Amino acid sequence: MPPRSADDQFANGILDHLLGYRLKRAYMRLQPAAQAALAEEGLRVLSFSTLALICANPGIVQASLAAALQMERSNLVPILDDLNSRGLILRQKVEGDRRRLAIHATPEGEALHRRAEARVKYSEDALLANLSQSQIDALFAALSALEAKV
Amino acid sequence: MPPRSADDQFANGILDHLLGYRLKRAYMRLQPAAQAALAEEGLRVLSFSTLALICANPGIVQASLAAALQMERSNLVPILDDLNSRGLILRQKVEGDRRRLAIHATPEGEALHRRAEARVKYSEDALLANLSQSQIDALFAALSALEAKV
DNA sequence: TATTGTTATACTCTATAACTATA
DNA sequence: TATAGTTATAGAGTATAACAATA
Repeated sequence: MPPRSADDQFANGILDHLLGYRLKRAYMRLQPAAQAALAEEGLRVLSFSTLALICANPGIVQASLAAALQMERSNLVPILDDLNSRGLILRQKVEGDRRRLAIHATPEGEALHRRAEARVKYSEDALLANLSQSQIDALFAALSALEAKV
Repeated sequence: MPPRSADDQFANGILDHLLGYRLKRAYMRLQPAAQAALAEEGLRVLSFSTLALICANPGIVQASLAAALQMERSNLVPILDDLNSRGLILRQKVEGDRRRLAIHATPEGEALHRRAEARVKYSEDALLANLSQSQIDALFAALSALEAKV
């Protein structure tokens, strides 16, 4: 048996039957396209998600935003600093609790969000072309069931 | 309207309809469980995947293994160094092309792989308890379609 | 020239601890 | 004392360039 070369086929073994591995690989298929689409608007995937959540929840406070994004408060700071310095969001002290900062998107932030959203959706749709609508529905339903509280 | 507190509910907006975001979140639900299960065998998720592919493809060469794992050759080196130093794999020069190293799992590596696989599968099954078998089948089928060559 | 394994390096994302100001 | 935002830092994972050995 000759040694394998880099373009040989290989067996995935058990990995094909592990959902975690399959989810990661599927994500790795979609992610570069989203990244490229968002780069055209000067956003990273993470700053896009952040902006999207701010637009969907005007006045959200940083701690809640971090929880919604499932990330640490501390890691959110530089992302908001960037969005803020680009005039896409505003941080304002909450009256009655001056520890907290309520975040709002500016009109420019809202507009950028709409453009970025359209680009990501377009790039995803291209990759979903292989799937039937019922397959897509089943996929989202299964992901919802997975994410549902255990 | 009072400011939101950290345990308030929030709207995901468009993100709920973006597959990339949903895949990542589902993955983030499974990953910590797999990580904890593998830690009991002294493996990381990435070293487990590497060992699994070596077991499924005895004699695979490093460049092919990196391609199978969808990672850079250079990033594979420290992972193999670790598996090798623990006596789980062997690297042997390929006769006829002395640039290449064929990787084999040792009996200890095979045994560890089997134990680790059982642990990961068990941890995944707990999280899949919410889903019916047909939902699971549909999920894997949709992921295969997503991964299929475009 | 091109490829394999390797080293070095940098960048992103993530995780933790500790600080400040407020409560 | 507890919480919100912040800073600093360290750890993974990932990506690129360049090198020595070999083809």
